Amino acid sequence: MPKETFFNLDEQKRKKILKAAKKEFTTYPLRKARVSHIIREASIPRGSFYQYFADLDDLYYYVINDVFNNVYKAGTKFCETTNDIFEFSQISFEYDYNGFINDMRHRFMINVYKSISQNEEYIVCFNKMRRDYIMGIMNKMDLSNIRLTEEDDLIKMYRMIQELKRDVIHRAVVDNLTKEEASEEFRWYLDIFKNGLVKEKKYGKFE
Amino acid sequence: MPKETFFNLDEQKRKKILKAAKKEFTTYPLRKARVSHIIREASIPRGSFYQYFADLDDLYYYVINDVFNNVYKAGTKFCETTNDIFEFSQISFEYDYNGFINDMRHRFMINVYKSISQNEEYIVCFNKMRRDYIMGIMNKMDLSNIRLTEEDDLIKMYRMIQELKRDVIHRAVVDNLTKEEASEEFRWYLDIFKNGLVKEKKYGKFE
DNA sequence: ATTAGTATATGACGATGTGTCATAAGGAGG
DNA sequence: CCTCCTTATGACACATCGTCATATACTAAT
Repeated sequence: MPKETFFNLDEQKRKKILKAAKKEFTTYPLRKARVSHIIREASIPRGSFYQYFADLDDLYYYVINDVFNNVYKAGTKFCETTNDIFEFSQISFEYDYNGFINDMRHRFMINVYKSISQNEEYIVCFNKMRRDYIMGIMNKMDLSNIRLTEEDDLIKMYRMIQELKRDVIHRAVVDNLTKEEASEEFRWYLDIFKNGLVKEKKYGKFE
Repeated sequence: MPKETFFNLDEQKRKKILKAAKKEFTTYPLRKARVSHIIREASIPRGSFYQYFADLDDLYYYVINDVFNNVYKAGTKFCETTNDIFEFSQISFEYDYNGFINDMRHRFMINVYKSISQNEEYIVCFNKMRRDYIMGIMNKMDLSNIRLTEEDDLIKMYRMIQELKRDVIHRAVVDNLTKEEASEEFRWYLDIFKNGLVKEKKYGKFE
């Protein structure tokens, strides 16, 4: 969190700094962003920057937080539109997506996500490797009771499971779960994934 | 990719460098990792480093690749144990979890997850969303056809949907999907989530 | 053995960046 | 005008980066 001093600043100065920060994070991913660029752009002395923020990350999170909060806040209003949780999810997905992709924040958001995976060459290599690996496993599985047949769908299914796995492990670490709790948690997710959320199944007798 | 020169090195030297790199990436996330640390640890001159790798990222992705390869290798092994995709998932979850929690890779994998599979800021922000905010939405939804009733379970369900959303948007950015493709992709996931993966439903008549 | 040619090793260098600290400046209240 | 507290400032010591000119090692052909 920025320090008290930052919030005590008059609005004009604060906005000038935030604007310079957004510009920097739009131009460069966090890894390549520099304090020196921001203070030059905002015309503030170096010492002041550290009077306001612990470091670059501090400012970065603050800016990100701001952006995401706005997206969420706006998302809340869709509750009024529908009471179907799936329709709600889809609508808010579209909204979030638009917020991320189609407006001025585009480049900024790309940096946010790409700071995750930046190297094209490796991504391509990664994806192909992963695909081969996944299909290697799928070919050994009994999929007769699974309602997916397309290779693409199976890949997606596997990625979804991986994503769940990752999420549970991450949370296990953060929340200090025991092995049994984590295991149980994963089983819970797997069950939802397997049997679905709704009581009456559209695919109950699916071919 | 590391340069030819790196692969021409005798194995001992190559391993020494990789070991130093892993140590660095275990100690620091990519953003805070330093070339200077690695060359000191591996006792190689600075110039040599750049003879082998384009930059730090280059080495980082190479190391990651290596680690994932080992994960894949282990995963493949479990194919022999079962042909039930869910059982397989549970087994490999336990395996991953153990690897994650109990050994030296712990810290390294946390860093990997932070930089590759996850957007930390987004999670931080999401976690900040108060519990009653989620329940506020849930209370406005018609959940009569959802087989979850416990508040805890509903929260988990919501998080899972958020997680899917994040994943699709992330991938849309990285893979350059159009809005329609991303939207369709999310709809696909939502359908699986709603109706489950298997054809015959255990919960078809669940109360 | 000698030489030419290629691959690798090395560390000094200029440029840039970081976080801190001593000191100056500003402003509210007595 | 003085005091106390907050904010501003930029020089400083030190870290890090990527490059480059030069040295060294190795190979193969004469």
